[in-house]
Amino acid sequence: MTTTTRDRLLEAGLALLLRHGYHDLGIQALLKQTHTPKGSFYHSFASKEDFALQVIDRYMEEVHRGLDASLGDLSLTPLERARRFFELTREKYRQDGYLGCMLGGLGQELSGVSDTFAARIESCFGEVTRRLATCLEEAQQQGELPRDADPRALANLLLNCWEGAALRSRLSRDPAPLDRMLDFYFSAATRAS
Amino acid sequence: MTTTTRDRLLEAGLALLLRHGYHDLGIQALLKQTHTPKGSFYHSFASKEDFALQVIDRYMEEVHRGLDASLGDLSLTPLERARRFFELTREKYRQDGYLGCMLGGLGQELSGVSDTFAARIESCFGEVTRRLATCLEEAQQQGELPRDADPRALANLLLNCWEGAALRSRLSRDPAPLDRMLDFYFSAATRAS
DNA sequence: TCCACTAGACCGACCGGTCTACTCTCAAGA
DNA sequence: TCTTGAGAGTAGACCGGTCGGTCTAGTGGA
Repeated sequence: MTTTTRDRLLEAGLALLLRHGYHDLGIQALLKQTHTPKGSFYHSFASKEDFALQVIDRYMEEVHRGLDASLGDLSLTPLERARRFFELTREKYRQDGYLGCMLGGLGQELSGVSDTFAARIESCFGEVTRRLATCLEEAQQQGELPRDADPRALANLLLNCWEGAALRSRLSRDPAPLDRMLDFYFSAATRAS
Repeated sequence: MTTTTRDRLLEAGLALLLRHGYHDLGIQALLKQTHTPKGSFYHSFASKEDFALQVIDRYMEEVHRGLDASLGDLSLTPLERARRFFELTREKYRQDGYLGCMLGGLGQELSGVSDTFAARIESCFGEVTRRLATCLEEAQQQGELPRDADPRALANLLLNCWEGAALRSRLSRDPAPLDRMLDFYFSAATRAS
């Protein structure tokens, strides 16, 4: 099949980039693990960088599916929907062994050295905060958030703090920082802007 | 001199590891930049890993100096002291070009792949939160924080959220996330546990 | 005289990437 | 229906360069 090899590589790339990061992931290791010859890799991808960028795209598809599932759940209040998204994400982290967020990992590793990756990852964060912000706006309209709150700022805050908690969770392979952060944020945000 | 070469290498290591991370930093590049022959490097350091760990030690010396200067400033209230530490840190980030925190960077890059680095960096975070926690305890005793607050948990929260903001700041080379996070945290923490 | 330190040639391994040869699949044309 | 040829995809040997690390020789101060 046309897509099978490519898909297999991208799928393996998700797990390998999450654990190893970019520079510690060798093409050869990826190929060996997926029983793929080099020709197939460079038939599908222009370079290692191109590959990693496409893995990020695939990662973002997952993220948006998570956002669809949580923010779209109208049986919850807007604030509950936002929180649900991160609880879903935490569950995904659990399945991965609490290795945190791939965007955070690659962002830290590469943003000092590659404008391409820095811009791409920053724009991914932008996508997420934009969707969270509209959810928080709705929360504000329904009185879950104070009138003088700034939903966009709050959405950025939420995601950034989450990333910090995810790093700490990755360091200790422990979900506790994630939950603590959510508790703190949601009890704080409802009180004041 | 005995220490000069070693110091020069560690000093350069601080800047290079912050920007490039671990795997993208080549020994050769470090040596070329510092006009050091290889023999001198391996005379002072057992390996690249040993070098990086010693750079982390040096980084932590700076951090503790920052903590001394801010938490020890008795002209401020305890909560102001805690905030001051992060404002000092933000100033340091500015001088570096907003590349964020080296511990966060190396933690993300290496903790999936090296238990040594994961443990070391987690313990560095532990040192910082411990000192912050005693400061927050004092704040609590003086009534700056609610009676039912948990200073240790709040200290961890503070540092974790800061790391998230630092990542975002690194991605966009922009200090705004840092300030937003401090404003949010300190206005929230004083209100409730 | 001794030893910390400098100096850099050298090592095997591995890096990302290229190249050529080959194997299929499938559509076009007789 | 059979032949054939184009192109997608497979296969892996091979490339120059760089990696972290070793080794030996030399230097300079105590």
